[in-house]
Amino acid sequence: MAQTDLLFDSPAASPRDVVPVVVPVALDHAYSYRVPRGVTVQPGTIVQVPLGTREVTGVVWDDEPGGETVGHNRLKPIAAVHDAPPLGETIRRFVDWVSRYYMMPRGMVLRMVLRSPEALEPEAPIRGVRLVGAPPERLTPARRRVLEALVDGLAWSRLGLAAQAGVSVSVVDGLIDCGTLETVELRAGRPADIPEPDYGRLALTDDQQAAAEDLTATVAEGGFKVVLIDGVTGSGKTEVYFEAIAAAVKAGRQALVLLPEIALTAEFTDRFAARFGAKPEEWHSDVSAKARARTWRGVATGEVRCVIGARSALFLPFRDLGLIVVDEEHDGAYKQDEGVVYHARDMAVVRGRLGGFPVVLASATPSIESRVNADQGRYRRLVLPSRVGGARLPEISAIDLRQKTLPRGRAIAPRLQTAIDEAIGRGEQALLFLNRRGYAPLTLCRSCGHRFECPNCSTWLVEHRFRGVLACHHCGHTERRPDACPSCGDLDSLTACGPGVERVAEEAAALFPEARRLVLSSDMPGGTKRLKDELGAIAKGEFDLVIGTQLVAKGHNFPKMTVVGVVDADLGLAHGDPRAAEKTFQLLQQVTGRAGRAGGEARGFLQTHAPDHPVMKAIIAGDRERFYTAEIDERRRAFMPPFSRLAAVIVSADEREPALAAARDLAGAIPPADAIRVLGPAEAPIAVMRGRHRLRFLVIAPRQADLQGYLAQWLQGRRWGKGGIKIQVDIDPQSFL
DNA sequence: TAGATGCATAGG
DNA sequence: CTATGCATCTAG
Repeated sequence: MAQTDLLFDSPAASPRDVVPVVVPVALDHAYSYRVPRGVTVQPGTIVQVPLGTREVTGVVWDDEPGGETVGHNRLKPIAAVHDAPPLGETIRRFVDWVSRYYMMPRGMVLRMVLRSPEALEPEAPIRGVRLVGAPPERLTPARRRVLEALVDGLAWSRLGLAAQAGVSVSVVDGLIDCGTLETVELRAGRPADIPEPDYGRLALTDDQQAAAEDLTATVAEGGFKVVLIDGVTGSGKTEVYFEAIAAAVKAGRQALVLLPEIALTAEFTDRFAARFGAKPEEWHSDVSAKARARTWRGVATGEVRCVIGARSALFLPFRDLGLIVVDEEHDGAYKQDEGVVYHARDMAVVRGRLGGFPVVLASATPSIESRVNADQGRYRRLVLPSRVGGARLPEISAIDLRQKTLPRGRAIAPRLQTAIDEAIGRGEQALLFLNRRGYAPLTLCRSCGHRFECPNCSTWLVEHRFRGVLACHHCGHTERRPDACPSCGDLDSLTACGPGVERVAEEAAALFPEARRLVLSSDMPGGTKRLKDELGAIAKGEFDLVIGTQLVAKGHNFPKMTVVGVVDADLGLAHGDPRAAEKTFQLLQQVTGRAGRAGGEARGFLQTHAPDHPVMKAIIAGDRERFYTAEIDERRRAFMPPFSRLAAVIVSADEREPALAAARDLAGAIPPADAIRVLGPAEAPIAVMRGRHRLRFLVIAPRQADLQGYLAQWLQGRRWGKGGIKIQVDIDPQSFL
């Protein structure tokens, strides 16, 4: 017996008898499984393996040096091999890379790749019918029509046949029971549409043409490279990167386009179809499981050529990906901050590097970090400085609220009112933008000064007059708005302070009673369907005045819109967010960019208390370069070493965390730290404002939500918690530069 | 991560 | 005695 064992253990035995398999649970290391006789697997093969009491889908991984093994008597065999293409080398290295970078167990990252379990099952065939037997004894008119439809001798799907004959499916089923028809299995699903690179090629402007040629050359050449398309709103970036997609398709490779929001996919799909004569496959949480499974399979076999998707599409197992486009690359929605945290824009670049293909980042307002990467020569920057079709960028002016304060309770300045009136008078559209949902951000009692606060968070409750509630925009808590003050009991003493979009709508109704008005806010009922309809109605000119929040800033062309008024341009600047200036710049640029897309005189108004703020000055002067230069400079001063003082490094407490070693290295590398404490696996820098001093923290914590709490507690213990310390958190240090 | 296990508490 | 909740452990 011992002899046999020895023989079995000897290195002479085939190395493929035991393979490492990564399983989709929170484990970092691959587990070893025995390969049954007659079964062959290779790295990437998708298998079913027993794990504890259950069975899970795993992937055969690559042998790794020093990989732990286990006594062969404890080895379990692979239970089944899936009939799916193996995961390629690139995506396996990508999983490894993401898991190390974000300190997430490798199994958890793999789980994102395997998130369409249905994709591994063969798609259920469609039941079709064919004429085989004699006509039934009772030949009703309905049955006759069915038989007439079948004279071509072909097989039909049950539903298709019923529709063709104008009868219900039960008539068809009845004929099956009679033996007149026989069921046959039809191949399920339609084959994926193949985009044609030259289908609907558009005439490009000189700027677009130059950028497009640069891009197509880059794609045709292959190899990793990052290109930043930096084009003003309305400059036709999409048409330019369509040419990159065409080049990838021509080269026989696959292309992926990432969008920050699924609300934008419908419009994109239409434009794509007009350009390529075929729709791309969609990948996001609103796509049905069946459609997702089909896309997953098609992408793995290479049958699907183009995918448009949300950040999770980055983890699809493309067979031969040749291009990723990240549209609106500056958008914060590319950050995933629950579960496995990652930044899809950054990981797109990583996937391109691992796969050896180009990545295109596109934006009218590039993020600071992408712009710096371009300046430093790491990315190639293509600039589109002007709008297509001779349209001019809107003329922006400030309405200085310090000089002429508005009457109490008013939010729309007379100048803005006049501009809107004039636009409507000319048959054009106007937009009033306020990035604040609800009626009023604060409700207080005039008698006793009581303020309504959220019981869970330390934030004020926002009045939503339309719904009659007070809501916390942080945690979602809602309560009915009472008539009397809960503190002093006074009746009708509660006042709404500050404007929200509902209140601006109320004022607009008074100022422009004749105008056809539409209010758009993300908390309005009706969902994406209604939103899509309403955006379409605006584009068709069915409204004169749109009053909206963030929603109206993105995508969608409103050709008749010529006036945009920003009710409170300073709004985003007040927060302690290190990116406040950048985000405000991006938002104001996008919103004012809604105006004048189709030519004509267009104007934008910023109501502000800080017309001299660098952000306002850059927007008003239409000088993007000025903003980027100033902000990069400021960012360097604020966030690049040397810091005034590193107050602490907080790291993970659990000895078993794989993050520990990395955390220790980090802590050791950045002296002098006051304290070390270990919390968990995701890394984030924290800036703490203490008076005028910014103290810099490096924190390792499970997730962003935990950081504030941990740190606040820790600061209390250090007697620093008093005196209104502001804590700023950002989840992704790499994004800081 | 998910399921199994062990222990404490609540309820009939 | 069972039901339920919570913390802890473990998987090849």
